[in-house]
Amino acid sequence: MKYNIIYKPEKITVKGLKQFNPVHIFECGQCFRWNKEDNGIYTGIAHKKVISVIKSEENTIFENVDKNDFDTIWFNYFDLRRDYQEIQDDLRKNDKVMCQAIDFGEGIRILNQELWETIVSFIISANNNIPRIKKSIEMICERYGDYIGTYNGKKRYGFPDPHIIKQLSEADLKACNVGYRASYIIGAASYFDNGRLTQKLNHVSAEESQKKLIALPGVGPKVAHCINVFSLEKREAFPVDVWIKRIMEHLYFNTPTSTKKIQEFADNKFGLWAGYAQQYLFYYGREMNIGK
DNA sequence: CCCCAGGCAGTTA
DNA sequence: TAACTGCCTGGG
Repeated sequence: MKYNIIYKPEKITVKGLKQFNPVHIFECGQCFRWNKEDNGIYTGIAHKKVISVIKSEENTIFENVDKNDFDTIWFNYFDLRRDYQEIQDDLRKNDKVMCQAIDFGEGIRILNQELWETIVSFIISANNNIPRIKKSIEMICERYGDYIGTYNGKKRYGFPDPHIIKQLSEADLKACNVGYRASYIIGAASYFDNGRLTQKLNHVSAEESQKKLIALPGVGPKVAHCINVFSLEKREAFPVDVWIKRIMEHLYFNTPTSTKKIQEFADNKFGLWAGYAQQYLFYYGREMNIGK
């Protein structure tokens, strides 16, 4: 894991970062506020800030960001302290399926996203599809989030805090096309804003935070696992959705298998890196059109 | 028209 | 605790 960070006023360049593929990172379903824009550049919003990423062979360039934000926010957000080579080497051992998956998913990274936004996003994701999820989240931000400013000709908004969302009516949220999930989101906002669930989830075990997350309305096992992996840095969590279920059945079991068995198998086999394994398998399965 | 989409909650047996 | 079923909504 060798790379250099070069700071300039207008942009920050990371030289020699091998494991960073914007398509694999932003199109794998872990995040919903990143888009390839008209200019062909991936642009996203987090922490009420807008940032762009341009990747070439040698350089990973971040635009619209200063040194302080990069060091305090984005370095961690992009999981840059993590040695992906080491993770891949571990996962490849005695596992030909995983070797193939990693070859396909070279450059995947798991982002460390904000807790509240991740909770709401994955509540919305239940029984839903990605274009609709993104559209709903965008609408919620436009209507109730903080105005950040104009960037690349578009007005940009942050994700609204819990105390804003908890005051909304179900009708307000339903107008953002979240359907029956509206009441879950408002319930989760009250629960979260009352301090019954806070950032301290970072410091408890994955099992513990899983239990606490499931207490939120609209959060079941799968959504809780997603929040664990994508926001709380608990990479041992392995979300089993319908895709992963089909992919695992096809690649490892060769027969229909219960979610519970798949979960146990993955926990055992992939251990602390289960979350990364899930991403590689998911991307590989989608690319190979497994389970369609 | 019907079916389904990166599940959850509520109800049964 | 396992197995069902309904659910907002929009696209195929």
